[in-house]
Amino acid sequence: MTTQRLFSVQRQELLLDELRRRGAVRVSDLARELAVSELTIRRDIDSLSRRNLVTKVHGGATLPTPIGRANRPRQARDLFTIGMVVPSLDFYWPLIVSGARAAAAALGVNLQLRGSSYEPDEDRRQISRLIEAGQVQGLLLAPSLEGERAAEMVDWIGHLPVPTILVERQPDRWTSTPRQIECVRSDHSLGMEMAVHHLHQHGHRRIALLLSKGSPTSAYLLRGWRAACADLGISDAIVVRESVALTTPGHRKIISNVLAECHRSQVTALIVHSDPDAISVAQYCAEKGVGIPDDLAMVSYDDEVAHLAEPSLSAVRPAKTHVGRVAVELMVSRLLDGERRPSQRVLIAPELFVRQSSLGRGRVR
Amino acid sequence: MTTQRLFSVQRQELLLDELRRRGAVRVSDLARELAVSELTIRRDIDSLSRRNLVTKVHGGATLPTPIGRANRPRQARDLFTIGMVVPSLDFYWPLIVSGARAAAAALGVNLQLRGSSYEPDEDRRQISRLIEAGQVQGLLLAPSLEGERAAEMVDWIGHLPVPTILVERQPDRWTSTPRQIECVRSDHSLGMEMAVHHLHQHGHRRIALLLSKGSPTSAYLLRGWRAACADLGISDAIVVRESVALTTPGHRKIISNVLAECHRSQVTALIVHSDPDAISVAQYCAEKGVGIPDDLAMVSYDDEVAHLAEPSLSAVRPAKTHVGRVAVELMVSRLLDGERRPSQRVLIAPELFVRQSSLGRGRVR
DNA sequence: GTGCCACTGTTCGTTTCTGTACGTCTGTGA
DNA sequence: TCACAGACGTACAGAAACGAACAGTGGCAC
Repeated sequence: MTTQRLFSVQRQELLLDELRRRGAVRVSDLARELAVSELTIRRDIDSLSRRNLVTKVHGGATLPTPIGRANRPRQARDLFTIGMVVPSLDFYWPLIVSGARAAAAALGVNLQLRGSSYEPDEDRRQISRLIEAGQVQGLLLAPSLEGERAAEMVDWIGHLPVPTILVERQPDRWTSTPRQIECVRSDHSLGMEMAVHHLHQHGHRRIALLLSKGSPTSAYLLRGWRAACADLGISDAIVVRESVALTTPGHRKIISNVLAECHRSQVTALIVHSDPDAISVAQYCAEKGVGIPDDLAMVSYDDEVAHLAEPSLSAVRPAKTHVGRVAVELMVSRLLDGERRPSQRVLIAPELFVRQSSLGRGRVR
Repeated sequence: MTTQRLFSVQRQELLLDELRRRGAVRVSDLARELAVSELTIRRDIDSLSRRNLVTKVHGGATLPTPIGRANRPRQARDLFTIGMVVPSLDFYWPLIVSGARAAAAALGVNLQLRGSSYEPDEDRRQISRLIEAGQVQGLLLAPSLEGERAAEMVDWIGHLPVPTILVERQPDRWTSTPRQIECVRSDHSLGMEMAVHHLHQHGHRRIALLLSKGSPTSAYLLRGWRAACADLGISDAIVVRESVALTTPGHRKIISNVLAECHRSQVTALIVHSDPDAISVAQYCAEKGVGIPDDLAMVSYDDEVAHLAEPSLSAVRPAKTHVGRVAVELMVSRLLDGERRPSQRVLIAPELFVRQSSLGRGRVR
């Protein structure tokens, strides 16, 4: 082939060319073709592999491959570390975190937890810190995806250098990221449907909905509400979006208005998003002599403390620990399978716990 | 196949590739294909499994599963038998079945397969037989859920005495069964959105859709189509629901009409559901001198044989082996966890494979 | 010329890869 | 339950590849 003696740079160019064409080169072949000793070729390969341009293998070299790279350092244990960023550590999220912790322990991986806020900028800061530390192989995220900047945030997350899974969050639609973003979340729509159907089965035909303001969950609840109403032919119900927890200033006024409106519309059942709000309403009803469940049946959505109310409140309980667990399991699967695993979205059904507040006695079955 | 002797890294790369495509590999096959001894393949598998890149099973290897590592194979082995009823064993379903088989092997559970038809009655017969035999602890089902009797069927399935998971099927809404029915399915809506966005990115603004008649998938495709069109502001496209595979009588006439309509509406791209139909259209275009992709870009939906067409067709490929695999893994989790585990729904994203038929040259971007 | 340097080649003991042989283990069907 | 075929993995061995040590070659500055 080439009788002319070449410089090492030229040989290496040739080697890379050959490599790109065939996917692999063999020391012995190249030595013969270039009429140099095998050791020379080995030294070339050595130099290229030090620059990560090729992967050294016994007998020659191949294009850089993750397998080859993992091959070299004889890793004793590849223990994964997963980062997790949640917007709050004291409300809604503790159960999800504990589910994730348990799953991580069971699978033998580490979990690094960071609390953020409901601010996108703080989310980014925390996520960036985790990545820059270089310790995490995957991220479980629950960023704020409200408002204008949601798409931008999703896009940013989709281009992070490690696999990510959203927890209790989901991008609206198709995303332009290299792969569709994965997520694990409670099926709040379904949970709402369960509540509505439950009340319907107990004879309620006029049901009102009281959603807390500004919660990312509300949109899903509303969707489930509409689906259930369409399904059952209920359409004249009242929907209010106000927070009425005991800590909200003016909650009594709002509750009073809502109850008046319910009375006017002959509403017999009320679904309230989040336990504190529901308890607040129940307390107000007790004060005003509105009997629960006889005058007004109630179902709370969240079931953190609904069982503590008097009477105890029926509630839909998102399976939070399970969400955390499934998120970790999915991440471990993804890390084991590598990039080519198709992305998936998991919806987890809540459960309905029926207690006193919705067990109307004389109602239609 | 390959006469050239390969390096071990290359063999391993090939093995992983095959694994991702089929869900499982078998030692004897690989040894024959690569012309090396079986022991060599076993050693490769050994090395990969030590790095948790594959799971060793008797006879070959499968994709790794976290469950398989967490619970010792000893425990799960022979413990569970899962029944699986699919509507057909020779179209669409083989890859799902092979994914399920591989996962079952990796987890050490048995899989009993039954072929049914697209008839609800036949479905029931097969399912009943499996249950009456008393051998299965769980069921993976893909019943017909079309038409009037869908709700009845869902209800029946929801009351079976063993846990069930629907595969590539999903009940429309809330179900009145004791627990919400679980399912694992391809996110066909998302797949369609991927196709539309891909064409849109290549400058196409008038896109037509050709759906095969009577497929359960069509509804999802249509939904994804509408979502993408709304998202992108495309609204004037043509949707046709006809089968035009080469085996369909009168397919030439239908294609001719569709193409005429496309021409009249200045459509530049066409999405066709199912490969045979797409190939049929492509062939007709070639006959009539309609250039692909220059006169008409095409994307097929299914990617069983789309790469064989001339020119090769871009296609959206549902991750079928993965669906089968996830279904089995979910069922094993459910059986291990017991009744209290909340039910979940898994949507698996398809992948878009861009080939010649949608790579318009002079287009925007 | 001489010394220095970069590059290359030869030798040889060591390591790695692969194959054959053979006893053991596993899954399957009778 | 048993028997059998196929799969598994250990042991051994040969071939090839590896790389350290040392030696040779040619360009270059002085």
